[in-house]
This record gives sequence, C-alpha cells and structure tokens, in this order.
Amino acid sequence: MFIQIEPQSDVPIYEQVTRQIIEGIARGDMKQGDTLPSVRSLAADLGVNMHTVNKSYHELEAKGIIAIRAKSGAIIRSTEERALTHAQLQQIEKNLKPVVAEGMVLGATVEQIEHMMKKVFADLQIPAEGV
Amino acid sequence: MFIQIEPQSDVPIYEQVTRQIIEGIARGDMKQGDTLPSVRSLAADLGVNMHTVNKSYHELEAKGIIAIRAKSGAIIRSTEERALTHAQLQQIEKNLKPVVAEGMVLGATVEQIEHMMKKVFADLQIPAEGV
DNA sequence: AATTTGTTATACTAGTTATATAACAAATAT
DNA sequence: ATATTTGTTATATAACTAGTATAACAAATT
Repeated sequence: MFIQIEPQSDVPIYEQVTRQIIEGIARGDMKQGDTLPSVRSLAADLGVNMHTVNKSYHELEAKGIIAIRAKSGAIIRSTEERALTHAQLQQIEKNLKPVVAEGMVLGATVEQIEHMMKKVFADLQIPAEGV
Repeated sequence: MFIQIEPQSDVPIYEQVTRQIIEGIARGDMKQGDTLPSVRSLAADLGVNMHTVNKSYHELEAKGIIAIRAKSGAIIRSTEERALTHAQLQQIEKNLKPVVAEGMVLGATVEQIEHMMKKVFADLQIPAEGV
C-alpha cells in the first residue's frame, strides 16, 4: 500500500494512517466502493499494532468517509452517500484558520498562501482554479 | 484579553492559547513590539494554570513569533525579525494538505474551499485576492 | 471445515495535558 | 532600598492518550 509512517512525527500513527487514506482517496488511488485492507493485514504491512489501524478506520467512519461492516470489511462510501453538511464546511474553515493565521504572522503573503493552496490541489491531482 | 477557552474542546488549552494569540497578531489586535501579559496574569485571567500559559508562550517562541526575555516578559517580534524560511513555507503547506484533502473527499468543490479561504482572510481582516 | 473478519476485553508502558505548590534570582516598581 | 513581579526550575499528582500485546468471540468468507 501507499501509506508511509513517520515514527518520529508528532502526528500520532493512527492520524497519519487516517490522513494518508484520505489523501489516497482524494488523489484517486482508491475509489468509492473499494475495500480497505483488513486492519490486521494493514497493521502487519505498516509494522504497527492492529488496534492502531482499527482506531484510524473508526476515525474515517466517524468522518463519514468509509462504512465498516462488522466481520466483513471497510468500504469507501460514495460522494453521494457522504453528504457535505454545513457543519462539515464550518469544521474545514475552522481547520484552515490557524494554519493561515500562522502563515500570515510568520510573514507569508496572501499570494504565497494561495500559491501553496494550488500546490496542494496539484498534489491531489485536482484541476486548479484556472481549469 | 480576547482569548476565549473552550474547556470541552479536543484542542489542548495551551494550543488554544497559542492559536488565539497568533490570530490576534494576524488580526492586528497586537502589533510587533507589544508585550504579552505575564504568564501569571494571563493564567489568572483565563482561569488556568501558570504552566499552561507558559507552555503556550514557549511554543510561540519556538515558532519564532515572540521573544521571551527571562524575568522580564514576552515581546512580539517584528515581521523582519522572523524571517520566513523555506522550511516554514513547507510546513504551512504540509498543514494545509490534510485539511484540503478531507474537504475534497467529503465532497467540497475547489470553489467552496477557495471561498472558505476568503472567509478566513476576511476573518483575519486581510484584504483578499481582489485588492 | 478452516480461515479471516471486526469486535471486545484486559493489561501494560510511556508520554501528554493540566493542575498545584514552592522556591530562586533577576528585573521592575514604589 | 524594599517590595513586587517576572520567567525559570523542581517536584508531585491525576487524568487522559497513544501504542503495544494477547486473547477470545462470533459472524463472514473461502
């Protein structure tokens, strides 16, 4: 699989797994309906404990990104299934705020930050503003 | 002071303090050269322990945003002093990435995310793209 | 029938978060 | 000069989180 763990990172392992699966879906590496590897196999793959991966999967389920079917497996939900609520939009804005504020205080310009946003979109293989 | 703590939040108190000070500086509530309140007074103000605020101040110092002078106080450094390094720009991009990716996977459009960015800039009273 | 699956439970270590108190020595205020 | 305020350092404690380790269960799959 495409997940790469940084053991030294201040980001918890289960959070790294969650993020990289989300980025994998955003990038198109995995599509809706695809099944995630079992918690045991992914854990063995990454060299981490089963419960660490399990925690990540349940975080993805709480975010509405996957559906876990007990004793069967985890499936990536479709974009239609996961309705984007106003609360989720607000949460994203709430997450963006401190990152942008820190950038500005450190001396970044609006242009620099917007340029970084385009790099992120490009990284996720999403067509940027000028389609 | 302008800081408002949410005790129930999953964001640690010291992190909430750090973020809100950064946002306060970005917003212009505090300028370079201004002195932050003493750790004891701010702690009393917020109803939290001295060490919690102290941790926040040292986080701000590590980010290069303030300068702590032992037995005197903490001063907000100027934008010239805090040089924006390439590593810092990369860090900001690294922070933006998971937020954007999650938004996309949840079904947000590029336009929606860029609109939220404008809202964040507006919230920080920074003139947006169309100056 | 055997294997794989997510679930649940228990136990443990290490680290983080937050509080509480106290003392120190330098800086500041009176 | 004296008193107060300052960040610093130290110790202790409680609650929680992160991660690992094992084990057993029952349903799903092979």
